[in-house]
Amino acid sequence: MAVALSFSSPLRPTTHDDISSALQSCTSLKQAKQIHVCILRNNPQDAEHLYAKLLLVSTSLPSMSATALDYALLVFEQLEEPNIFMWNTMIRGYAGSESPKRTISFYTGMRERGMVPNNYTFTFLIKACASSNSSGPAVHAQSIVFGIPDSDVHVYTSLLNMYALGNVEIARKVFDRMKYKTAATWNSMIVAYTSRGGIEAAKELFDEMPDKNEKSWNVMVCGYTKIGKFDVARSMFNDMPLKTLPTWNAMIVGYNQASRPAEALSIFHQMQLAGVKPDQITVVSILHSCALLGALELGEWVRLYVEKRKLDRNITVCNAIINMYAKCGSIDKAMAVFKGMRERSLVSWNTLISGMAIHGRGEEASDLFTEMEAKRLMPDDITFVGLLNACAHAGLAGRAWTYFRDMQNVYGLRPKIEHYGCMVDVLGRTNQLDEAVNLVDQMPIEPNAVILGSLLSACRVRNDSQLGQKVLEKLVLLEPLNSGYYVLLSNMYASAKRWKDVTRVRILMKSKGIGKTPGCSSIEVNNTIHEFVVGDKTHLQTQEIYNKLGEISRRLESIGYVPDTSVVLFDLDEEEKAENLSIHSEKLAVAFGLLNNSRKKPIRVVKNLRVCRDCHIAIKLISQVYDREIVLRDCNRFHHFKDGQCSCKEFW
DNA sequence: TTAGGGTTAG
Repeated sequence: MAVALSFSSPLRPTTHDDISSALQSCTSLKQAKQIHVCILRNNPQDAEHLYAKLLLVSTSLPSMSATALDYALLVFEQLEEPNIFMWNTMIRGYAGSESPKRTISFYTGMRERGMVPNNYTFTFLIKACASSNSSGPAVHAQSIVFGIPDSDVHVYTSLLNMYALGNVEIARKVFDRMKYKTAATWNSMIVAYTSRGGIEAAKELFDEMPDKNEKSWNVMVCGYTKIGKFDVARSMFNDMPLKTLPTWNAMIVGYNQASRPAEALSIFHQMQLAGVKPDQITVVSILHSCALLGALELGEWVRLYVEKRKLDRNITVCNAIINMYAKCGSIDKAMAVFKGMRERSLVSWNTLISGMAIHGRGEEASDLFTEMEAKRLMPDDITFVGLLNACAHAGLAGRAWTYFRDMQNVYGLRPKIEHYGCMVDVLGRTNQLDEAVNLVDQMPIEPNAVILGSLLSACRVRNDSQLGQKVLEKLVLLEPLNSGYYVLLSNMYASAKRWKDVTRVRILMKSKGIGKTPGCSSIEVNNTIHEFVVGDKTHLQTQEIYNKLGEISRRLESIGYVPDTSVVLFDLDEEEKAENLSIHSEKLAVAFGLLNNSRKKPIRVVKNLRVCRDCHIAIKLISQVYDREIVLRDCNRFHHFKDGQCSCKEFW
């Protein structure tokens, strides 16, 4: 790390010039404080200039914390007659802080002391109005009172940005009236259009723009990825005169947001070939891709890269690593990274708690929360989603009720629909259908598809197809194109051997043009993701995989395994059903893992849907017969299979 | 010695 006082200037600078250059290379609050002491002790000439610089430095430290800003305020308050530069520096600091609302009161204080604001003051003030969503028009009026002309491109571009957050039309009026425009002005207007869906208007402006720079291109690429038009985004990306780091990041982030992590990774690969060095944003995004894919090996590689490049001091990056490990099945490593962090944010805690939840480790999630309480950290609504989820996945209904009450009574948080969803979930999983129904009836919010979906699952646990049918009718109205609900009902009928009803649901689905989402499982071997759909025969090792499946069947049956054919949707004869089950995607992936994974490593499989009941039984037995650890992530949670047992204890 | 636009985690 660079040490401010260690270069050509003396260790403890005393003269104006030495102190000034020490400030120039100051990178931490600690150094700033040391320099402050030097100014106080030596009383150098032109101290006013040094104080101005000190304020500037301490309000511009990387990831400026509240303590840095408080410290700047302390310095500021000791100044007898701060000049406009100093006032502006403080205003800039507040505008970029966590609490931009304080900017306005600071400005009021400045006016009360008779200070006259200038164009700089207004750019900062307007930025604060934009991020706190308040006082915008009043500040605009003030700028006119103090004679800021609409030819001031900085102030008016800031105003354009501020108005664009509320109303693009007003922003456009500002844009049209501006006498002088720079590339920033044009780009701001283009962003305003892209972020409010008017991609055509954005494109028109982009084509009209006289001097496009690389940011203009980036803005357009980003606009297209945001609305999922990747073909256009991609062709613009290819045509760009200059690709900068944000360009690559925009594509990677875009693919991730559209849940297309494989393509995000492919762009990342191209980026490396082009010799562009990733930054924090890139690695956070790539870790997110790994989390989506369950790509642990690649995730580990990114982590090593992060450590080598010393990007791991950043809390966001560490949070992304925790999330990656949790979503890739290595919850213990997630915990280790969390423990190793010097500084944590609420997101760090929330990420780990949610991670514990999907691994069914309810006790540890609770312990983390107890630790948070001991540290007097304020949880937010997401903390409670994690905790309630943890209870649901561990079948801890009583504790869920406690959290549900505490979030309201102790922390003053009003439960959102997600929290009700978790509660219905935990009640359903613990076979308390009546309580679940009661809760839904008493909810102050209109139940959405998630709530009804949980209720439907609860009906399934109880095999209450009568209520299930009612719930499904409502669900179909809310989300007529979601195939999952039809499949749930169909499964319910299949369990009851009501094949006619099964057929009816299938015909209904067909008539509405809804296909069942095909089950798909993936497994990572030697940094390559192998994907299997139900009955897949496209893989190069297909023959071997099917031979292995045959062997698995024989070995499982020899210890008494009977396929649970009640989960098969269709009315097939028993033998066909067994055949149907044996080619479920998760079984194919596990067979592939047995063939290709080294014995030391657990077999890690990611499935897009919920694991089927028969596969769950079969994989438990495989873990025992083959003495292998198998980690399966389905769309809901993790299943760790070992010695014939699953970590989920049947709560899924 | 202060300014405006693009990309970041649950």
